[in-house]
Amino acid sequence: MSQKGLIGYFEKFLDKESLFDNKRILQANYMPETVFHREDEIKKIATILAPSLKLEKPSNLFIYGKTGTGKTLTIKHITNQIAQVAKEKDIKLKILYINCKLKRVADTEYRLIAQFTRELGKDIPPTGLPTDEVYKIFFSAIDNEEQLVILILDEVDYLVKKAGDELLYNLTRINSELKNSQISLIGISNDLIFADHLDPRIKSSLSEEELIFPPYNAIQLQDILKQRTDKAFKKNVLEQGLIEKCAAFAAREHGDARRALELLRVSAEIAERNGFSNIKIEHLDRAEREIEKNRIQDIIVAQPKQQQAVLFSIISICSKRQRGIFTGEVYEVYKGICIQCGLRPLTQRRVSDIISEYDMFGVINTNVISKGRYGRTKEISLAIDYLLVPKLKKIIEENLSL
DNA sequence: GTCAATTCACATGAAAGAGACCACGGTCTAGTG
DNA sequence: CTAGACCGTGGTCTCTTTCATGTGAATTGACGA
Repeated sequence: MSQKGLIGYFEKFLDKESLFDNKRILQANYMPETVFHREDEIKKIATILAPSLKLEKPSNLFIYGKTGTGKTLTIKHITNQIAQVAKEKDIKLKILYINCKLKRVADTEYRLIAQFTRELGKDIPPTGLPTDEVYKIFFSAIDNEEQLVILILDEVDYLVKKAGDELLYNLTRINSELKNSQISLIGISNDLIFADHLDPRIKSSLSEEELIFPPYNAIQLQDILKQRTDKAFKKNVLEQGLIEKCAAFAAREHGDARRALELLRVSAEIAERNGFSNIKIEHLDRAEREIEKNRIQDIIVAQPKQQQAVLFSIISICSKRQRGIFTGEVYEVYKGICIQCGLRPLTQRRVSDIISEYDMFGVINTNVISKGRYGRTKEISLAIDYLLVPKLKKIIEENLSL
């Protein structure tokens, strides 16, 4: 495209009628006014949290549910309203929300406490201070006046996996040392069996109340999609049956509303890019593939070289043979690759962890199997579309300059 | 043939080290009036 | 005299290694029928 052509393209782009009315509505962080199909949960949480308005400490609450079941949305919805009431009536109630999964923000004990303290208006350096010093500052920030603080820890499972459960223990105990104020904890977790690994003392005090968010079914997803699409898109741009299919797609994968919305947004973008005036079901199919491709590519490109080398060995073996790939084999091939591209090979212990990380990302599937006399190992298989493999291989080859 | 013991090839956990990054306080240095 | 540069100390964080322990079924071998 020549320079002039580029300008023409942009001008044409501006003139072109967009399918979207308000794209933001389809984004994950958009807060709709009403939360669909969570009436029971809302009621229950509201009952639990209501005493906070009288400055009585509400029970600690633990919420479970898979991704895209509306946990965060619901909690934010409720706490926004409580905060509003508290503000109107001048009640000393503070609600602090943190997503523990945010890298370099709240994924360690220090950072989490530092982040909370910052939200209370104190300045904390990103590093350099002893952790107990940060605790002290946090402490005094809370205890300097009579108030109630509700701490919401979204995706705590992630935090505990990384930083251990000591932090939760400290938080649950903090109340006994506060003189003027009190804190209440709300934990949100994607992992249903996460609490089983917790220290029983922590578990009992953290989950005084428990709530499980079930996945949405296809009908409920349709409602949610309709609610959003009405505002997000111009009229009549959705082909008949599109929402139903989209909901069915997402319902098949544990009722993930976030995914359904993303699917819809990407199909719209594809339709728009190709100059269609409405979104067809074929766009939905393409969107599904595109999302998957981008997700995997993003993961891989973001990995350091060592990790890429490990994945490369897995892919290489997989493309030769479909079944029965084991850690030992991967390690041998990986060592060869390291020599080829001048990396220092890591230990097998570490490689084993890297393989598990890829499993978590969903790039590969692993299964610990025992081959009896012939030991115990992970059986590894690729979890990505085979059509994608050659492209990924090429990307990694370039990155590693093989 | 039966059954317990053995064995393999890792998985999984815990601890600790290396190196990067950062804050803080003290000291030095150069610029200013 | 003071602002800024510089340095040492002590802290966190991430990635990694080292050491230790766990695991589950195929295989082995003793045993009895």
